[in-house]
Amino acid sequence: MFRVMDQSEALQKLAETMAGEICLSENDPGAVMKRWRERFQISQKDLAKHLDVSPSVISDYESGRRKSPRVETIKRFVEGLIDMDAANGGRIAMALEKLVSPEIASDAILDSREFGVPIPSRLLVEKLDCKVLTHKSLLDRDIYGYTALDSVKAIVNLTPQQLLRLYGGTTQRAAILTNVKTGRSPMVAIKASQIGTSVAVKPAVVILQGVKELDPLAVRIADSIHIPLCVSSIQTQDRLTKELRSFEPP
Amino acid sequence: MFRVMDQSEALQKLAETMAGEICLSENDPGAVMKRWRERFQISQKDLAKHLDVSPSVISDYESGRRKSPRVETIKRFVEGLIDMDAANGGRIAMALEKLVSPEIASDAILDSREFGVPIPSRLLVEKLDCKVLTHKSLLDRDIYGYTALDSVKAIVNLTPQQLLRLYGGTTQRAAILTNVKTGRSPMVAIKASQIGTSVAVKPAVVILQGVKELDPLAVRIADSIHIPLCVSSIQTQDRLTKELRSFEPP
DNA sequence: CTGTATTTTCGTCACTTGACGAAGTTACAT
DNA sequence: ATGTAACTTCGTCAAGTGACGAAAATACAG
Repeated sequence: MFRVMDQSEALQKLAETMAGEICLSENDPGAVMKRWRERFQISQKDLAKHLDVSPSVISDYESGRRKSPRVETIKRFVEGLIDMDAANGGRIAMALEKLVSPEIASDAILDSREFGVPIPSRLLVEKLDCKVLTHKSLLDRDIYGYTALDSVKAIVNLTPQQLLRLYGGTTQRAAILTNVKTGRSPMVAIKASQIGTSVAVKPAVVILQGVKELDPLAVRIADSIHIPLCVSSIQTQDRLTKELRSFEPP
Repeated sequence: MFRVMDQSEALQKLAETMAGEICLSENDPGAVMKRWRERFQISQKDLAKHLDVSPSVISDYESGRRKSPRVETIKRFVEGLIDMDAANGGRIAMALEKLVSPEIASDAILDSREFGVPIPSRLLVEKLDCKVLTHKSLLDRDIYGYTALDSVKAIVNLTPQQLLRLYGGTTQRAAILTNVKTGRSPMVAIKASQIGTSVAVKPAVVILQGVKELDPLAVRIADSIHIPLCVSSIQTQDRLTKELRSFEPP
């Protein structure tokens, strides 16, 4: 059922995707370089220090001053980001791996999408007709995509480790969970994924569907880890999936 | 169960992987460039003509005269290969996509591996204790990896189109099929995948396991399309998978 | 063997990159 | 308002790349 990729293989895949996207960008490798650095939450200054160059070098690349950087430069840039992330526990890389190389194919995954451009999470929350329970002001934050899970199937079909990765490692994305009765288990899992890390890697927003009676613990967890928790009024999973599929970034 | 990637998405993924591997190669982008070109079965002369440069330019890149080509150069190279393949029906790209982005995750796939270096297929054939029925002399040809399928599960779980792709599109690789009774269906499918193509895309060798009574038609097909057909004497799928996993390229 | 096709090697030169550092700009905290 | 941190812009120069074409080497068919 599942093909499990080991960690170094997944990291290599991530690195290749990053380098590949930079190379193949239409006109502006620099903009793609900047985007990846931002996704790793690393500053130009820190990256420059790590690569042993002056910060203006990074700025020149990302601004597009160099129209066509050399392969060696791209290699150092990509590996620098990954090495620095690894020195911080590697959580962002782990989260990003799933965008580039889905290692889990399961009918628990209803839908998964990458927008290509940052979108305020509020737009998705509104599309799914949600009531916002915590941290409403954080809905101005941008997301880059979403993963939608059938939480019942997820519990049956996925190992605890896989669940942890799916729930926790969706940085800068929305986690959408259907067929949720109280919201307790997902929120516990998401909180558990924060333990022992120096870098915040968590969903930008959690959207629950199917909630009959929301567990106050779920709300308290969302509040404590600063995640907007939203409950969709859409009654069926099929209907919610259809709304998701019809969501168009502006 | 299955996540199906559309064709342009898969091509983009292939292009990224190619560019990514070139960028991230340890010391020699040129050697990786050469490898990809060879896998597309395109000559330096034809690629040079397509890119509107002189053939010595391609040779200089691939030989490593340029230690660190520019991003723009890699982009043109990769896109040139893919465009040229597309003009020939796109069959090699379709086959290569599966190496870089497995779109089918199924328990029908027992194992799938990329060696990273070319290996004479004879070594794998010997590892699996095979009797060679056709085109023994072709076993000196190199393969780059293998895909091993449980043919019973494949028939149950995969669509005819997916079967066609798995059986037919394994260029420069070994196709290993377990729990095969007569060998007839796989060989018919492989032959069917050759129809209407101007570029030969087929397994470098077919290895069958579990054969009780080999259908002479299977042998005739293998003979006519110039594929070495081998029957492994290993009795169980588990045992064969274990041998595969322990196979070490020299 | 000859002829042809493909690939390789290498000198050459205009152009671009990698990198520095100075100066300027922007953002944020106090 | 001031001070600090992060980022941007840009002049500069040595080194490397992109590409040509001539000559040589290699591979293959008849």
